[in-house]
Amino acid sequence: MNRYPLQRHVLLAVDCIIFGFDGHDIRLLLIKRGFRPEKSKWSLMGGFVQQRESPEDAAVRVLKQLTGLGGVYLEQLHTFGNPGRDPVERTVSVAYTALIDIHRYEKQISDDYHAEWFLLSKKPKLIFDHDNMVELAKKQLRYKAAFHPVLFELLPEKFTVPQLQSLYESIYDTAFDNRNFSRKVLSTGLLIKQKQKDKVNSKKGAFYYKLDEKKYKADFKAFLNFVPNPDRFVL
Amino acid sequence: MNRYPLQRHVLLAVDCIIFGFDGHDIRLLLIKRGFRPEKSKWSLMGGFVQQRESPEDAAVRVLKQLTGLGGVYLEQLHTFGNPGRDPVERTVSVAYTALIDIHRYEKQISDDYHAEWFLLSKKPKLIFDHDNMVELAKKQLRYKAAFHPVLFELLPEKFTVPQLQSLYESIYDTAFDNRNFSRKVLSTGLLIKQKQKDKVNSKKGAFYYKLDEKKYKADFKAFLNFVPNPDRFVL
DNA sequence: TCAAAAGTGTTCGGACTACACCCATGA
DNA sequence: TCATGGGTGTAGTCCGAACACTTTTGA
Repeated sequence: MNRYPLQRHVLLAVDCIIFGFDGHDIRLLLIKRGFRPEKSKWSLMGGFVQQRESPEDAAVRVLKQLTGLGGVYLEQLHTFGNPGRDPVERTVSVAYTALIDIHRYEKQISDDYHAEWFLLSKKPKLIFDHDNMVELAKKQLRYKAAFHPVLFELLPEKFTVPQLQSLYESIYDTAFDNRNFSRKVLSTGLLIKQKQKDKVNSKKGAFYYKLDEKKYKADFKAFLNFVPNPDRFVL
Repeated sequence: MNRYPLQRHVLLAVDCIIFGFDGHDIRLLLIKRGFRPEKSKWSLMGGFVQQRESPEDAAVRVLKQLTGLGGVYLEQLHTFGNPGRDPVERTVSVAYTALIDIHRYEKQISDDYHAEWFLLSKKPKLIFDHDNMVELAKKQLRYKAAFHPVLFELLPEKFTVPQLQSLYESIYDTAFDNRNFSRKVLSTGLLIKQKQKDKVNSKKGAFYYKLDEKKYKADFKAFLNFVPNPDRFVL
């Protein structure tokens, strides 16, 4: 069959907003763009969608290129297609949010890209409309995390409840009552207590937990309410 | 500046999932496709994104073409870009959800397209991946409507609380307690009571209400809970 | 022994549900 | 006058927020 006549074609790209958690703050993985225009300015990791590839596949590939990681949490965020967004030629970009365990990230793999983890609050200005992408991803993450257990994707296999709480606190930039928080979290039955304690952050030590993977997957869409009064944060 | 070398280009389209409410059921506006391939099969309304147009603009244009309506609620849903989704040539489609007041819709405008409002439960099979689009839009509408007052977009300027309740009931395919429902809705202060009553649906008659537009816009992102136990429906 | 973080117990208030009951009206 | 749907009142329950208090341990 023939092609559709008279229609203009565009370039199709993906960009990944990659979040990590360093134990204290949320961070964003950025690269120094390696080609023109805007060469060596800070940018999201991205790439063009290849001929036999879905945008999703492309995002997975690009993420692996940069981090060496597979099996990462990845979700389509939004498509950005304003005519002037890339000055070179019309390029439509499908943006994806990725949440990775920063500890699994191996720096050497991405040295080619001069990648760096930035504090969200101290990120540099990015090329094109990438700042908007990050802004939207932040909002959407806040929204989603208020109801669904996505943030576990940012933690290592074993973690303590206070660590989880720091993560939430850094996302919502506020402090929660630790007593209520731990009870809420544990009452979901999502966590399996380990024998060891983390003694780094306190004298008493906090028990490590692992995710109950089965329950986690089953409950992934279920509602939690680790965040009190989400109204305050999501607006 | 030159173009990016060596990159394949694709066609960019938009498709609109258009919902309406007939007073009893949710309906979906479909057209008979007017060109090949799949000519005269049922399809979502869509079109190609033009050269100086954003996908959003294209969706607005396409919607106006079909319904004659402007100022309609429109939201980007998801981008579908699997390589084989359109057999003619690679086409990436950005899907939009539209919610329109079915009463403002003027049939004659869209006669060219042989458009029809289908019951969601009785919709025909659609071309390409349009069935997936509809499925996703339905899920997302259920999700969103459980927390945010989007469904008002489907109602006429004046409506009764029982009408609103029917709308929710048809979205969630269940029955709510009318006594609790009306109290919840009214307690938001979003509705302004009118003098007249709707006497069609009952002998006693139910008061008409109008949206308090100011509050509506302010509260649009706020959380409501018209839907008891949303967990049951959103999964 | 004391400071500091982890974690348990208890109370209080608000929100949500369920349901009895009253209202208005046309047939 | 009665059937029908609209709407208010109210009691019971549950859940989350607040916070006093205990536990553990390194310095």
